[in-house]
Amino acid sequence: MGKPTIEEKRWSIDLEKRIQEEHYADPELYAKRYGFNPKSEKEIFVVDTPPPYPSGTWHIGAVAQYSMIDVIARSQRLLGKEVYFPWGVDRNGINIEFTVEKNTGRKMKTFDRAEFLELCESTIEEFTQAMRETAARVGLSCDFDREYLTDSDEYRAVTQSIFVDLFRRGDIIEDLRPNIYDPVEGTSIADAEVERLQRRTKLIDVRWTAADGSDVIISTTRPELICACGIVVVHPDDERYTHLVGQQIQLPLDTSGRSKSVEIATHHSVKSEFGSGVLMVCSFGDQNDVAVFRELGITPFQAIDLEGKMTEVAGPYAGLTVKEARERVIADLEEAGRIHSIVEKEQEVPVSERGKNPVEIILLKEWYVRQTHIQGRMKELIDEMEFHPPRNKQFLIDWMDNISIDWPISRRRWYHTEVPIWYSEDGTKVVTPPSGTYVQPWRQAPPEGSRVLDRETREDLGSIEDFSQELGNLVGEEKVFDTWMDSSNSNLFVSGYLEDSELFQRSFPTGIRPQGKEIVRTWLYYTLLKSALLLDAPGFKHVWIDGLGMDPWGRKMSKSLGNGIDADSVLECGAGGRTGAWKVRGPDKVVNLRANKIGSECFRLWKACDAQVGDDFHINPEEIEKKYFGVLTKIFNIARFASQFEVPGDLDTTPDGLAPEDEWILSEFRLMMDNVEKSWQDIDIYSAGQGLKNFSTGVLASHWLEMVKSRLYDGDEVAAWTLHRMLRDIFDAFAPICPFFSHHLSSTLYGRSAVECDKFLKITGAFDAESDAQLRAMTESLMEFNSNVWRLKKEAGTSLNTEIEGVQIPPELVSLTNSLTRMHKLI
RNA sequence: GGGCCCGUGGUCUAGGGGUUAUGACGUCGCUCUUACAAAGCGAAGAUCACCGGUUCAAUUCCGGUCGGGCCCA
Repeated sequence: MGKPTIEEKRWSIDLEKRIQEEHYADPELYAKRYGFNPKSEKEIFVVDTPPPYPSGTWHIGAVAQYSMIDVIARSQRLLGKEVYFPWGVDRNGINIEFTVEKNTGRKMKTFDRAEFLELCESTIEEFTQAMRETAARVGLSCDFDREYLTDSDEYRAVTQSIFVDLFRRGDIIEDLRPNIYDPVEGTSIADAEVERLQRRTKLIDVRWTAADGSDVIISTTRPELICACGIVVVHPDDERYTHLVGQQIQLPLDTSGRSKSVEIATHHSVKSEFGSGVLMVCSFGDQNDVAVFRELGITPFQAIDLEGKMTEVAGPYAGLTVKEARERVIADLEEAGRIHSIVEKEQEVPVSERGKNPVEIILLKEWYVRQTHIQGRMKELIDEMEFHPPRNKQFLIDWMDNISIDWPISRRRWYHTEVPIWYSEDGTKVVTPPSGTYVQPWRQAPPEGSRVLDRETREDLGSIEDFSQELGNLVGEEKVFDTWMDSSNSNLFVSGYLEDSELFQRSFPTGIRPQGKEIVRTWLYYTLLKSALLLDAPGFKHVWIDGLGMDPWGRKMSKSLGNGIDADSVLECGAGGRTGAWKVRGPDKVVNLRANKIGSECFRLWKACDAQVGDDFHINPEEIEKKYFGVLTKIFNIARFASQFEVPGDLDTTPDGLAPEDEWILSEFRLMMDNVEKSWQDIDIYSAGQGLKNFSTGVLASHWLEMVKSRLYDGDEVAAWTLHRMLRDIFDAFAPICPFFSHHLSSTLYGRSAVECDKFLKITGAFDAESDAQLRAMTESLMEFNSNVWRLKKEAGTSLNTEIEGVQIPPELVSLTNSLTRMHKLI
């Protein structure tokens, strides 16, 4: 016994930061601990880290989720796997374009394209740097040396190569189809990028006239689309209109270059209760119109152009914007006496997720990934993957069940990966670059080694060199890819696809895909689609789908609600003596939250122990501190107490002469560690955390430690061995959750860092399940006995040090008589 | 408007046709006992969201309602 070798009185945020800085300061040591070695003999486990999109602030819920991904990576290292925990940043996309537009006050298309790309790149680099700092502050053990950026040449080359590959196989096609289009931003978007906003709209009842002279009222919110009307439909069971079916009906407006009337037919999709129950089907008012046109084989009219203006077919309204045309049409109908009524109505308008602009459906030549044909096979492949929690698999299934059209992947934007293709002058042939080469067709000629393909049949006709004469002036594709086209390659990219086939063999399907449930329909789905199309394989072994971080009352955090909590403010709370204060708008009033110290270790411990994976979690800094900082203190104090007793030279070999209470606690310890090991194997962070926390702060501290204190003070080496052996292993097993805390205590006490542990150690000796179970049978009774004695002394008003008489040790605890007698001073 | 998931003390959680409904944290009361008041002991706190149905028996199974979330129209 001597002075505690742990000098600090308590765990503090300043200590945490000091250890953290040391941790990241030595690149060689860092690489040794956390770097990925593809040549390793160990089983490879690749984490398909969600590459965050740098936008200036990193949502605290995402940071919390990220820290749990780190727990997964660290726990797999602890289990002896060669873990690749990559650090990737998603930097393509319309968001950064908007940021640059906002900063410069100019729309993208007023810039020179190359100049605009440079502005985007430098802006996103600033945001990226802030993100790297937060990543380190929350303790991520990513292989930062291998950082990948989705806008780098290497990454984009992979995206382009996969495109060429899928195009050659016929899984990517070019087609003229109705597309969802944002006329303000000038680009088509996918289904997944559309959201709905409530707006007040005019629902207009227009009087049409059928061939037999009868008037028909048709309700519409889009009268300007009358010029694109292909058919008028009623419900087949609607007897009010049976006599109309089959007749022609006159369009109530002037049009140009089309017939002036359309047929009246029946369709089951009509809601008879809506308006008059007669529906005009236009190309294209909504998705239902698209479906009706396709089903009935009607040729669509192109009524709206790429600028969002009415086309020729609109006759007198050609050239007007949609909005102007709508007003003029209403006025003209009014004048012609064709308006029956107008009512203001709340309606949900489809808008683009990024720009919040009302979207139109228009015919466009775009690139598509075919997906409807492969849903059945994907379902089979999905069954080979393990979902955590299993019920969240349903999000994926639901989305897949609703897929009815192919995935449009081309966009008319700039800061994205370019569609790597050139067209021959006559438009019959295309040129694609060689695999692994990043190209920008809008400003480059095809590189050496490019291939010439037939545009229709995709037959490989020869090399670009062979065709130098016959292609005429090549036209480079100007369009780019949807960013999900990039990010859905993340697991392939980090597993060595196209780069290192030996590594890819060993590491695919990717070990785990951890992500939030809100991007199941996009990131997860599109990734699995790629794996199915390219490799006919499941993309992952495990899929871990977590909930979202909500405010303290369970509502979504948002700028408009004013209920956001900044991640850095929580991680820095307590550093340099500064406390944290948050003004958060609650359901009925603004609430002031306060905390003195949180930091990354407490934050991680909270996320690990406070909620099971999969459900939304509430983030309240006050609670994080109150509920979990004490746990760190408690464990710290146990370690400090232990540090005054000499550490036996050999912690691995179980000594002879264990006392009965040592045998007992070790049986509980082995059970806990077995459960923790199993939890780590099952990617069950919550159970691992709970097991370690409850054992360390509960039965170990309150019962066993009190029982052996006198032996420890007497210099009993067996008791010291038991204590140190358990603590050392606890730090190892706890390091995934609190790496810096565990690192500090284990290196101070045992001269080795828990973060380097790559083996889940078992205590050897003459133990078996049966004898352990017998020992554990005492636990309940023992805890009850101790509580009773403590209560008796308290009721008698005596200190715990005072002797007490007349206490009977129950028969099942007789083996512990010695230690219990000394512990409680029984006489 | 439709689909899916969820709903157990203030918070998180175990369980699952018959239990005095598990545990943890928080709360309250009392105690500075040499690792730890960042502790110990004790107490309070749940009609298992609501309403019906099946059953001898429902928190558990079924249907509906309400609330939260995600998705879709």
